[in-house]
Amino acid sequence: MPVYQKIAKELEDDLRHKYQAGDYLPSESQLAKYFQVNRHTVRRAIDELVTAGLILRHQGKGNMVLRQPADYYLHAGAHFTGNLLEQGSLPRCEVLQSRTLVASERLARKLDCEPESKIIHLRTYRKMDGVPRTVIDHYLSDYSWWPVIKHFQSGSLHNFIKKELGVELERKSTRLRAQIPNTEYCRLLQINSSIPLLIIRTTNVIKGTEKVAEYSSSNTRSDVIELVMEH
Amino acid sequence: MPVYQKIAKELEDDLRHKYQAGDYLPSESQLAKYFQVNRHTVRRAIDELVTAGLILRHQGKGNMVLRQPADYYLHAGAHFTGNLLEQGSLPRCEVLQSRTLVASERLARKLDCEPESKIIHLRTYRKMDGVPRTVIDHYLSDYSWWPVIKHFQSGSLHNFIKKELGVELERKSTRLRAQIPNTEYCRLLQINSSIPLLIIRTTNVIKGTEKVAEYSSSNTRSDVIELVMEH
DNA sequence: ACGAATTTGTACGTATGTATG
DNA sequence: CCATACATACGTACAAATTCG
Repeated sequence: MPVYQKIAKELEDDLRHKYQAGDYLPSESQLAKYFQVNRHTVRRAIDELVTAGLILRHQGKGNMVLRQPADYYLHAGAHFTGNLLEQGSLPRCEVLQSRTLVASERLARKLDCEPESKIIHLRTYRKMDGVPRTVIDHYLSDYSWWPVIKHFQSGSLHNFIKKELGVELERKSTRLRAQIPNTEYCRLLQINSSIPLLIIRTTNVIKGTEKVAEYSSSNTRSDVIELVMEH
Repeated sequence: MPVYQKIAKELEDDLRHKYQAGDYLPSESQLAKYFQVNRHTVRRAIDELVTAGLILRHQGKGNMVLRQPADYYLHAGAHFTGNLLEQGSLPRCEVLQSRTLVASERLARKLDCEPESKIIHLRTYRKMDGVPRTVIDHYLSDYSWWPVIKHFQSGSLHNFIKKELGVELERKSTRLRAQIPNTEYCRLLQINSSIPLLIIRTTNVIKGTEKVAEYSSSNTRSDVIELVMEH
């Protein structure tokens, strides 16, 4: 067995006993010194763990422990279970970035507004076990909401809008697909492209009207989720 | 953009125009010379394509082209769109096999019956453009239906059951996930393992009761489908 | 059957870029 | 601005698998 695989095994073992989710590994240089190998070899070993979803790389910061491999083996049976109908307004999400932008052709179509018009973009994420598992892009068609929306920090976006703007949103349609993640989502969710994403796209209207207020796209690692609908 | 990503892009472009599935790329050394970079850099670029499911490495032999990314670009526009709620009783499906079997632990749990009891298994498929896109496994808990069910050939299973057995089925729950296909489904759906499956599992009860009559698992190539719910 | 040439796989070393605190 | 840590890239060497004479 190659050296890097041995080190990967040993590290995986350490994850189980020495570290907890959220901890940072010793730096690659330190590990290289400890294992008496080149730093590349340690990196290769850590690559294995990243691919397995156990480690998250942070440039300039360090390699974070995502979860303990004990969880790992539960996988087959122990998926996080989400409700398909709750999806649009995740109760516990945090803002990754918020900004305004000019609507592309495609977004304008989704939001039923003019191309080139200014809209709001929020990117939020949801953690499980302290780690981002879902990244959601929200696009809001009403630019006048920006002074309020820009203060949204965490919690439920829909509740925030209801409370601060007095507007209640209602889901109009849901589209669902699975796809190999692009490089951006690979980075955000720390997976490689062997793990598909489950993508849920919803259109939300202002309650009781046909006016499209929000288009959102939620992207979840498919290895940790199973969506449920009870009829 | 890093050099290795540029090279990956260029190679991906070459896959579309210069190579066919089954071809071998020039050796890494040759590519390194051509791109005027170190062999490591080429390797890193090829790693990207391997991860994307486009290339297969063969030690001592070379790097084989698996498929052309041309398939990819059909995606966006050419999706089959299915309705999530129609799922249980596909109007046009054909029987691949039908048999009886003894319920495993897992199936018994799903069907709410005793392990080791005899149940019915139907495997059906649905074609689009002449190619199987969806394979559905139906498990029926009531073995006494077998003399009737075994004559089901094509059409809608639920309609058949209603007509021939006078029993109406009703969906109780739906679970949805995405997963890399196993070898059996790769064969059935004629894909390789880089295309995820969209899996919908439903539990159906006899209308108006809590009696579970059917558990079904539908497996669709995720590159040709988008599920829709209108609310 | 064997060895040489080719090709990918692993490992070491070094240097520089980029993000974080 | 600086130190630290990860990211990328160059170079070299040898091991392991495959092919072919």
